[in-house]
Amino acid sequence: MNTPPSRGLDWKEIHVDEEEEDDENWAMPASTLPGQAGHFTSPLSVPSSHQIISGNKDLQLDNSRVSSMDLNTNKAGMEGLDKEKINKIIMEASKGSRFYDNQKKREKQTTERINKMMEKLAQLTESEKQAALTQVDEMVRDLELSRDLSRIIVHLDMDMFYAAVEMRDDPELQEKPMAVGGMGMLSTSNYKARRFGVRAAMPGFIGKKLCPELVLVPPHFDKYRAVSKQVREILAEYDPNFCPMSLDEAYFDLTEYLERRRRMSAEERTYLYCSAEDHGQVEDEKKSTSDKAANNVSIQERTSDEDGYGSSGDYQHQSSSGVDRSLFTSVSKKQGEVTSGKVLSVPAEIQVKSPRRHGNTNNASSLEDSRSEAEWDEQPEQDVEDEDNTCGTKRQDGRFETFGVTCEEVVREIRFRIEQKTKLTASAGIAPNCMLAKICSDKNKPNGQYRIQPSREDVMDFIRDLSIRKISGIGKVTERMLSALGIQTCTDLYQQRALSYLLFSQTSSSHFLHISLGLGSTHVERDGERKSMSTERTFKEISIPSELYSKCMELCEALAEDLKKEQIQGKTVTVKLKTVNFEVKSRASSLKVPVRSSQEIFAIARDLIRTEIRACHPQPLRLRLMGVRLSSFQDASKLSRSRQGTILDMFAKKQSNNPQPVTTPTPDCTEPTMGLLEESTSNNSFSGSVGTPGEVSDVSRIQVLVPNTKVSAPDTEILTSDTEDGVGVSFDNKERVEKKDVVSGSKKAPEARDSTQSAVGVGVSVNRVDRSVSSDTELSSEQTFESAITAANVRTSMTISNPHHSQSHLEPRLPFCEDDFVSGRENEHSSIADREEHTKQLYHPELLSKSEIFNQENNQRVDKLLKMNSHAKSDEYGSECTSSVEAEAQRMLTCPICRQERAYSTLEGLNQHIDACLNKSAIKEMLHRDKSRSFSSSNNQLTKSGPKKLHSRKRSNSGSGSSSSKKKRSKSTPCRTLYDFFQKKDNH
DNA sequence: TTGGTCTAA
DNA sequence: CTGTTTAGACCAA
Ligand SMILES: Nc1ccn([C@H]2C[C@H](O)[C@@H](COP(=O)(O)OP(=O)(O)OP(=O)(O)O)O2)c(=O)n1
Ligand SMILES: [Mg+2]
Repeated sequence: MNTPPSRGLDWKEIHVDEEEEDDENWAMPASTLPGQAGHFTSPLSVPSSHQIISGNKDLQLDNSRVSSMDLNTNKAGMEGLDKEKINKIIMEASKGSRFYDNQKKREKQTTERINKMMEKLAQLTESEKQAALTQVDEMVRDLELSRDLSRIIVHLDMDMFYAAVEMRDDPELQEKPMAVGGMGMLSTSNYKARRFGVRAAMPGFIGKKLCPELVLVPPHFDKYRAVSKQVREILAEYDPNFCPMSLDEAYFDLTEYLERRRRMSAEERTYLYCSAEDHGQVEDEKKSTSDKAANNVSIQERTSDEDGYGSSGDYQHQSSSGVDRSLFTSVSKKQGEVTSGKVLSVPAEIQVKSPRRHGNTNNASSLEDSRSEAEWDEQPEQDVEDEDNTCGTKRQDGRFETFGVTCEEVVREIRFRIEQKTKLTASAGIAPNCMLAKICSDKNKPNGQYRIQPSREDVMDFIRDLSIRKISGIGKVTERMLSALGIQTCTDLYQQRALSYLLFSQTSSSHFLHISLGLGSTHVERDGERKSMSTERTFKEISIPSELYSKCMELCEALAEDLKKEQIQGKTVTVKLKTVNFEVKSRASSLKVPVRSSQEIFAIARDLIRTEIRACHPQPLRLRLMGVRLSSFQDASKLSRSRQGTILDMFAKKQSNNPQPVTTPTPDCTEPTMGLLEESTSNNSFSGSVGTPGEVSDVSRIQVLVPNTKVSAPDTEILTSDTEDGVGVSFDNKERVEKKDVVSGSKKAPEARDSTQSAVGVGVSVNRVDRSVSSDTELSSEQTFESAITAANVRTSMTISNPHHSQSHLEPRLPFCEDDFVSGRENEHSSIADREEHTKQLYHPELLSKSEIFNQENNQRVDKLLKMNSHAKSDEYGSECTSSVEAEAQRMLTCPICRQERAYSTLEGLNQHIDACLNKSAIKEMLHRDKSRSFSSSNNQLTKSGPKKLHSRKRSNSGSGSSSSKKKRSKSTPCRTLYDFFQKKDNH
């Protein structure tokens, strides 16, 4: 038995009873100018810039104030807090910190942004505004005509998700204010803690200051994932296309299901509270809580046999108490805590407990029990007038619940099932579109639901005074910007639509317009394929280059590991850096060829970092976070088709640097890169790059390690390449293996793996390097180790392919020479190592400084290569792809199949051609893909819009032609001549 | 494409 | 003192 968590409040809470949560209490008079009538309903006005400015809170802001540090009371469970007091505590804890300073800086930036906007605003003439208004209203008319209220969209959101899971598994926590996370950062908090102002995204130490008794619980992501899966299993029954947005929330569309629902018998709509087995398992689960693994298992088991359908088994008393705990208590909690007045004033509130309102028709089958029905409602105190028309019924015995056929009932059923299955509560919002549903799910947040009836009037009523900040997608900055225009509510947003149109981008203003009309996506759609994958980590300051590289390597390995799981490879590597001052930078580099291995990625990332280090020089680059991201994925179909590879893959493989022991049947020759030549302009001296004293010896080491790469036979290709890579690869592989042990446990929880692991990772790599290079002395400090690694890699890249030269000179060599090229042998190089060499060299001009000399020395050779490159002949250009020649240059390539010579600007081009030659079906498919792509994009424009974004996003990237992007607008939206006109004007 | 910003969970 | 991680969208250059 549990008392409602929020009831007995023995905690010293910080709150003010009747305070409304409104962040800013300054009122902006909604100026309403006469003389302008909207095409449709709302009165509209275009306030003069003067009026707006006068209402601009930003101009009135106390300069010393850093509002971004303030508590966000936007969240459920944070009503009626004493913000003043809380913010003071927060401020005290934050002031003077680097974070705080950065926030200040960023706030200044957005102020600046706002000022610019206001300037722009001041320039607008009345006629411009008037014209804009006309345009916008035309759009409004169209939008209004296309309004679709027919869909029943639900947004479901678990209550205080992580915290709820932890509380479930440790009843001790239930009466305490607690949060999931650590001293550094909180993922979420329970409602008790929220009463103190403790919330997600708040650093733990501040949470502690706000609430000294706050209990911090470390996260258990595996559990959350397991629960999430359980919930999703349920949702899938109602809408197989449901769209999970995160572990704890999802959109789904009940429209179709409701059709079926009408034909379902009452029995089919009846659920047991808790079957005996369920209960037993729950017990097990609780007992095994200490054992995390076991816990997960038990959850899974329950998952499989859940369903409540005709579940046999005896009802046990305890299960009902379980129900009591979560359902009933939360009811009373809500009454008690939610400041009574305001909640009650909302008419729709009643809906929560009165599904009858709309369910009058189809409730025949259910047994009526208004009393018990009321119990289910969020607010039993408000007994509903017509209790007779209940759609759902809880049977007297309390063992079963029969649910009605209305969407409210269905959602209630879903929440019920979720609770029975997981012992966790969820809240839901029902509305005609995603945007509204999302907001609704928060409305009765802890364990409640809310519906906006599908009528324009109801929608507008709901929207009218809604703070724009409640809309998903409008965050702090946007709020401030709009606020500067006197926009706080959706009504304001509508009234200022002309300004919005003139001041914001097409995308934004269209988005805003949708919002202000209560429009949103009317169908749930899963996110498409992922577009990037990344990993990042915060750590205690690192500024020593060698350690930075080491960290980078760790990340690359982690990333490669993840990439492997999804069989992904990509062409753009982005490094993210956050300085100790919280400034975030990102540096990206795109390759011609997709990569996936940690070495390949590291080769790029490392140089991006090096560049940054140099840019800072002589100041050290002091970081608190580093991240590595891979994007520009290769067409997934190519990858997924098969390991062995389609024809496409066969050719792609050369470029794809496939580490798998699948040898490319085709001879591929790594071609010397033209890039090298270009890089020859580099003026950096190598020694400066890593600052390793032991350069020379590094080189020699490598030579030892990689005696005769070039000679290796084709069949040894893969292995050879590893070896070729010298230190880089070998230690890398090694590390991967060893790391697996460490990682595997925590792997699934990227959030969980932290410094511990990294330490291991570093240790291993250092170790390894040490071993392979050890003979060579100077590696004493860790720093030296790292330098050695890097230097070794670098060296490798230059020497490997041409051991002869390496041996004869101390100078590093370019990875190619005439012989490499001409000889059939050369093919072996095509493997990983070589490709890496190419990339390395390409993107590391500094590293080539010495090569440069070499180049000059071998001018002739270079020329020759260049020639070959620019006019590839024979089969070699398979590897041509490998060449890192810049994209602009079109090169003559000969198809190995048809022998046709043609200019290709990209590898894709050649690939496609080869594909065409070899595999008609492949090309057919490709064409089809393209076609459907363009199709869908045009369709998207009008109809589709994901839950997250209102506007078609696919369009922009689909085509290669950049020109297409401009057409986007004209497509579905009326031409924005006016807009463009002003745009232009602005630019001048 | 690249780099920065914003958003959200 | 002390503020996460991941992914996507948009925008400007
Ligand atoms: N900045 C954040 C916000 C959320 N989360 C995690 C923890 C939450 O439990 C989960 C779900 O996020 P919600 O925004 O839905 O918050 P809760 O579910 O915790 O609370 P609520 O009851 O308000 O939904 O995502 C996180 O890690 N970091
Ligand atoms: Mg939630």
